Amino acid sequence: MMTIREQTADNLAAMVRHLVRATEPDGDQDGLTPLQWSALQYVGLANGMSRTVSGFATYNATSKGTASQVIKSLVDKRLVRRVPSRQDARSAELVLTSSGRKRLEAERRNTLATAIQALSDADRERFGTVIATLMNELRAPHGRVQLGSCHDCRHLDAGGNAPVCCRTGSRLEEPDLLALCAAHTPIERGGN
Amino acid sequence: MMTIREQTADNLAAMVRHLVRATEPDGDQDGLTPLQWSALQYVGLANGMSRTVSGFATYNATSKGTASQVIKSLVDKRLVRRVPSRQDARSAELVLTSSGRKRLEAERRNTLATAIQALSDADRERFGTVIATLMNELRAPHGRVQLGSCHDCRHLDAGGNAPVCCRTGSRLEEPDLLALCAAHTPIERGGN
DNA sequence: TTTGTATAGTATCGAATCGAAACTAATTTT
DNA sequence: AAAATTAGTTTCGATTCGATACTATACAAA
Repeated sequence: MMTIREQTADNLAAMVRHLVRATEPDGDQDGLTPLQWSALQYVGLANGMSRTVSGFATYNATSKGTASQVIKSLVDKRLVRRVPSRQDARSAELVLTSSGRKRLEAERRNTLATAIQALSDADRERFGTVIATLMNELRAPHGRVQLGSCHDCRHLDAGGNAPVCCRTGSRLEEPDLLALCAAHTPIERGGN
Repeated sequence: MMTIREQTADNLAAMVRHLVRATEPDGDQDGLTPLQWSALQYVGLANGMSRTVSGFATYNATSKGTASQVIKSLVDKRLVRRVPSRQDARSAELVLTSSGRKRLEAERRNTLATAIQALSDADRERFGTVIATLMNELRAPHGRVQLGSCHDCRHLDAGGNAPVCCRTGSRLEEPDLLALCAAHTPIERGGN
């Protein structure tokens, strides 16, 4: 009898989907809905220039209206604060309040992130590579902005004594280097 | 200056989430809602004994009520048919109609599955391994049934001249060997 | 058999989600 | 300066979705 070694692409896609859905916090446990959780996590992960209403809308593939509503609800709950942007008076940078950060840490068990963290370093690195490839593939057909962090972004200018994003001209502090950026454009594969 | 090579676990989780959300068919394009698409795909992927209302509820991490509604809507649209189970009068096996299959094939562009298919064989295999590991990790804490296909299931009895699932006693035809099973229990890691 | 419990699925209702569209205000382009 | 973009908000209504309660079948035990 023949032995099947590999999952089909369709099965894998379904399993990924299942993983994501099954690890979303249930209903409004603890008072937050899934969408609110997603937004809170995003604010905790994205870098300064991406931590905006539009940034979340892109990340979560929802309309700006929906994004606006959710952020508002988080602000009302004092989990997130708005810091008016100095460069653009229309925009505000979203930051976690200490209470928001606590909430996020408290919920960190049993999430997909925890499972990924538990992978071996080698596995996690390979996983990261594949995810990056998938993001690249899906970029063109959907015309979406890529999500990624600065380390493989063509906007990163590490020439000076401090790393700089040549798109915004802003200096990149340590935490921002690791954070997710909604304007990410990977090196060597073109785009924009 | 230090160079960052790896994404953090949190970033990876967020990217996976983004991949899934961004590849869901938009709104009710073509008349199907995201939930309906998900259900249609599931019916197209799952094996005989898993192709049920409950199976979909498990897969999609929704309530049985919601699952029941969605399936009903697909039946009303003649995309899915119910075949009463012979072993269990309460249950019905769901099957794609030819129109359902067509709809599914037509939408297959730009999905996550397509992107995964485009990976190199090596990448896809590695990806599969990691996904399987993640599913295992998330199994215990959530107490959920594992999703997987027969090739690494402890219920598979390949001893005779035809492979058999020793849980249901049913013979496994070719397509079912590859399909997703909602009763999957992986070899060598225990469980159930 | 009967009784009890678990499971497959359906129906209903109300709250929450979510997107579309129309809008304001600031920014950039021509 | 006018026109076109972009960030974000608001309102409204359709849809989703889960909780709960329900029916019917299956299975287990006495």
